[in-house]
Amino acid sequence: MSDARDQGAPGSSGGSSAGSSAGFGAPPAKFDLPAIERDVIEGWRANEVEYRSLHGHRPGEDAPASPGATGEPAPEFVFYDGPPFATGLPHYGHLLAGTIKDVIPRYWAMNGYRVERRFGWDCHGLPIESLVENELGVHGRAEIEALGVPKFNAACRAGVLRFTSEWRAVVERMGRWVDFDNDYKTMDATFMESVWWVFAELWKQGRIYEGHRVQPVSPLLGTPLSNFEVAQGPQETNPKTGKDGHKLRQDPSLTVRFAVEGEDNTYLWAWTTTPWTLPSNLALAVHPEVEYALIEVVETGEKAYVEPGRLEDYQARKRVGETRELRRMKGAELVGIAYAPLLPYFADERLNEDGSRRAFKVVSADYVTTDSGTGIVHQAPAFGEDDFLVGKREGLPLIRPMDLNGYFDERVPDFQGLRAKDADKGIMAKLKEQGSIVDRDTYVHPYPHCYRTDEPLLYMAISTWFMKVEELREQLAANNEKIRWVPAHVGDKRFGNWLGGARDWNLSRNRYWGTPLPIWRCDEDPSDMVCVGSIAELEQLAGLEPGSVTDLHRESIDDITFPSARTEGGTMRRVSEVFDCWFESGSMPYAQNHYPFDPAKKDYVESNLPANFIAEGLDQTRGWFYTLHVLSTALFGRPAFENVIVNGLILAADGKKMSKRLKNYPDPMGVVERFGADALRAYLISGPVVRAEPMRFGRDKNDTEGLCVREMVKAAILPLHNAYNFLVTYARVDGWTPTAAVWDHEPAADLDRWILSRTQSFVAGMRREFEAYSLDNLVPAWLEMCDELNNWYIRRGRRRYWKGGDEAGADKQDAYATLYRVLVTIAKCMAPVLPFYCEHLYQRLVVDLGLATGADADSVHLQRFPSVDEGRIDAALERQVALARKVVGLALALREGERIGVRRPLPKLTVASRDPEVRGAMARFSEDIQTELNVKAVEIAEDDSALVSLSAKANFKVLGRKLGKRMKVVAAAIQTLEAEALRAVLEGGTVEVEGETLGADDLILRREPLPGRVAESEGTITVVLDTNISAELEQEGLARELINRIQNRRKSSGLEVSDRIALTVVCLDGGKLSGALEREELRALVEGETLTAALSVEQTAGSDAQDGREEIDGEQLWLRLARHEG
RNA sequence: GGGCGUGUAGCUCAGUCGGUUAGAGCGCCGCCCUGAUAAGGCGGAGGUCGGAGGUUCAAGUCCUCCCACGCCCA
Repeated sequence: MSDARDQGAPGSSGGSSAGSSAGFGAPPAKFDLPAIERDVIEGWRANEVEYRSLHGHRPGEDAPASPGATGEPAPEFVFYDGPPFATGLPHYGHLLAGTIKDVIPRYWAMNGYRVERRFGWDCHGLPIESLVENELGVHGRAEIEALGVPKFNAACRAGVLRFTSEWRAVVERMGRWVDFDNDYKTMDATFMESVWWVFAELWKQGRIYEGHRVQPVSPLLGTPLSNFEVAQGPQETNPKTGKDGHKLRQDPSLTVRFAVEGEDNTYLWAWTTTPWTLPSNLALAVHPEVEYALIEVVETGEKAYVEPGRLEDYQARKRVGETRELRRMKGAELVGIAYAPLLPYFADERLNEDGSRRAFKVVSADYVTTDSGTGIVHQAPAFGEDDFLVGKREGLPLIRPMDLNGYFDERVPDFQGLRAKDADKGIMAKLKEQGSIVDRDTYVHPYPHCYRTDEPLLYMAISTWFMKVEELREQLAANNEKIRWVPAHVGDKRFGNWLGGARDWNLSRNRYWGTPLPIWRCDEDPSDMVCVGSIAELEQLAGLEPGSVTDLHRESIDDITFPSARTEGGTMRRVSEVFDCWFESGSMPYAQNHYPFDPAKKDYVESNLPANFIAEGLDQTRGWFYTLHVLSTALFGRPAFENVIVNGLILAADGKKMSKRLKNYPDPMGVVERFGADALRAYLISGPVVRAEPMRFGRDKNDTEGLCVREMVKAAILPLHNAYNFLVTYARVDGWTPTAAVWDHEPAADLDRWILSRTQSFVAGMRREFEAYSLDNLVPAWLEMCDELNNWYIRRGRRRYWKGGDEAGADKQDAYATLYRVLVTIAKCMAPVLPFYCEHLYQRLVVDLGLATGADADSVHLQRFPSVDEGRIDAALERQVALARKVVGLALALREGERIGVRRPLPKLTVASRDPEVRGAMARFSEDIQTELNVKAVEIAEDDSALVSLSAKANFKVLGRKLGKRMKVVAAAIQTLEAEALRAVLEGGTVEVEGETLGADDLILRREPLPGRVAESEGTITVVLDTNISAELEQEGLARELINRIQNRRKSSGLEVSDRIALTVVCLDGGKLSGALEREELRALVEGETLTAALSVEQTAGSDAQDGREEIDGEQLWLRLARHEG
């Protein structure tokens, strides 16, 4: 920024350059938004503007009591930033969320609130672990532990922040103000200690328990995989469905007979594709509503239960011979049937202690289908999610005779040491030998495979730690009621439903780089456990020096042990798991402030929960939104946030996901440097994507360059720049300089009073939108305002600014003062959305002129958001101007229809309306209408009966309620009503139709212009254009055509706006133009409009000269012009 | 398979409590205006309102089913 601005900035005295101001600087010749933005960033840096917005004071100073110096501390507006992973570069989704996270805090900061905005980094978890696994070439538990957790974690720590500087650069360039210096990282010891505190609180509340969960396991790696890793497994297109999915796999399709106890030669036929789980079979499942049959195989006499539709399939494949149906029953009737264990290993589990049946029985399960198999499904609770849940419900034991590498253990001696899939053959052979196999086939299906080893995954129950959430459902729902969701349906439906069905949260992971679970367990007695809630507590338990534990990662604390206080001779060792990283991000409100350990921030945390505002993508419904909500509800009984904006996903222009490989989207920073960050911000928040709906980033399918953003420059920023340019151009010519007094100006002209009113309405509208957190209307509201400013206020007022210096009266002062005020107000209003251009505008309009007085006056972002001056709003005036613009539009359409250009003056426009407000508006703005339309007179009439024919239609909305079924008859009759009857209604009378008495409100009148006139009707307004062009008017039209040609030449020959010229017009002898220029008043008109100081008109009989040649109405003429000196 | 959302002009989207000529912006075509404007104005072409049923005097709007797409869950 320039020196002039720097002078005005420091210190609170301000305005030091006021006296020396020489008025506006010259506007740039070229509009280059990215260049302006870079300049603005420089200014923000030089003046520490961002720091002051974030902290409420300059670096090194104490926090002031308040900007207003009233002694009260500034109120807090609390914002929580959801931490991204720094292992990738920011994409459009981040830029969108970042923009939302910037716009709202800027608004509240401009309203006098202190808005702390700390950036956060999510450092733990699989993204970085996977990266490091690849970089180090180690995969799975065995390899990582062979390498050593210290080395592995050191690599994670070293690599996780690799892109932070890139992030910071992008965020800054986008104009997002957020505190990177005072950021939080989930791997900081302080953060992790708070996570421990959170967990210990839950432990004290009795909300933590150890349980099991079925998870996919990669047997070679010996580790459970996350959904993320499963999704990264090999993919293949399914030839049957044509869709991509897991790689296909051929598995055995085995149908096995289970002998029903107490029924001779009777079996349950059950189906499985995983023979290796049959040793662990503990039940058979049927669907309670499905009909089953007891059949007899004619050839063998074997009786079996099976679903009849499925039986047909077996018979069609000739796997089962002829059968006879004995009986039919619902699945529910089969429930409880006991059968003999298929294999002997767990036969002891048959009965409960009280002698009731425990396992090897038929159970009911809704997930059973009749798509494949027999309709009866083998259950091994430790090896499938569905089986597990059924087993839990039925009280079946959880038996998993296999380690994480998939080797059978000693409990299945026949197959001990064999790996799961390798045992399939042996198991089938054994079953065949004992006559248990009904059918054996193969089955090809998509199946998840390991992303590293390509092996099929095994699903098995694994011990994990849970937080009880189900019992919190009511409180969660009650707290959700206190949150304003944008859009509302995400909260009511999506999030609400999710809370209603919330399951206990599995919050541990069998991983390495994360916050370790602070549970120490006795090696002698697994039920003897201690949950450690702080570093100090750990040091004390382990007898370590206070301060000796400085890091909480596994490599630092896994070796810390201490004797059990409860179990003689027992040693307490930490359990191996780490936290789900969602637990960490959900702890962020406390952990970012090292709660409750940092005494300086304890109150701050407690009094700032819930946050006023957060914003993230729709995918966080079950992620961060949920974990924040669960933890704050459990810990404090409060929601974690009051207002949340949920954004949708950004897709590429072609509607597909953005893909680096396909290159179907432009580089974000390339777009910013080409078109500007303000434009990108405005584009991003202008659609339904700020209401959780997906957005296509592009103007059309083929827009891979971000042309959509260029359009936003044209629509939202250039017009503002043009308005500024206009003001400055003429102010410089006139030597007009703003002073603080412009704000007290009471302009006389309707035009000024109108735009000031319109501006206040705009401010009020913007405030409403900001405070409703509905961002998608901000830019459209601005575009409307922009249209009013440029295409009416400035267009209509243009001549007021270029009156010569001696004519400069009060009206000109009013015009400048008003336009100036409007622009400064807009700069403040739009600053949250367009932080760069609005700052630029404010600097040029206010700071450069030394009008920035008081502390923090050197940036628009440290200013107060304009408050609404209700007294300035004149709703009637705004309506009247809208009516005037409406009439102008109608009349321009008539001119278009008649092919009469606006340069050609017409004698008269008639506006007829019965509505007194319309007539009032016409009278008030007749001069504007006249000049805008180039008509010599505007005639206003009340009676339009000579101009239009009247017809009527039923007012369905009004009559429908009254008439109900009679509506149709009456509506038809109304259409046949004669004009005379309708005129009577217009006069306040009524009309009888089909026995109904109807008044004006029951009808909608339509006006059709009568033929023979150039007329148009809309609503109650009829406009008629008189197109009789007299000889005088034709000559005036020619003069205006001539002016147009001269102006174009002035412009193209590089003359300044204020230059006076010497002009020679050579026209055809005896031509029409020649005739026109014989009229003194038309010559004066030409001279005045074109600043011609010396006009000479020459006649010619004709010429071939090309130089200066023009044509008007097919008649040639030649122009010569030069700057007139002196 | 379930939950939620979306489907309206070539594209991006409005469309109120159900009310009868379904709108805007961009793009295209034509015309016009312009000494602030890189703009602007007017007009035109362009719509089975995803489909099918239903409720109703009346459905883009409400209900049911179906189709497509997206997110999440399974």
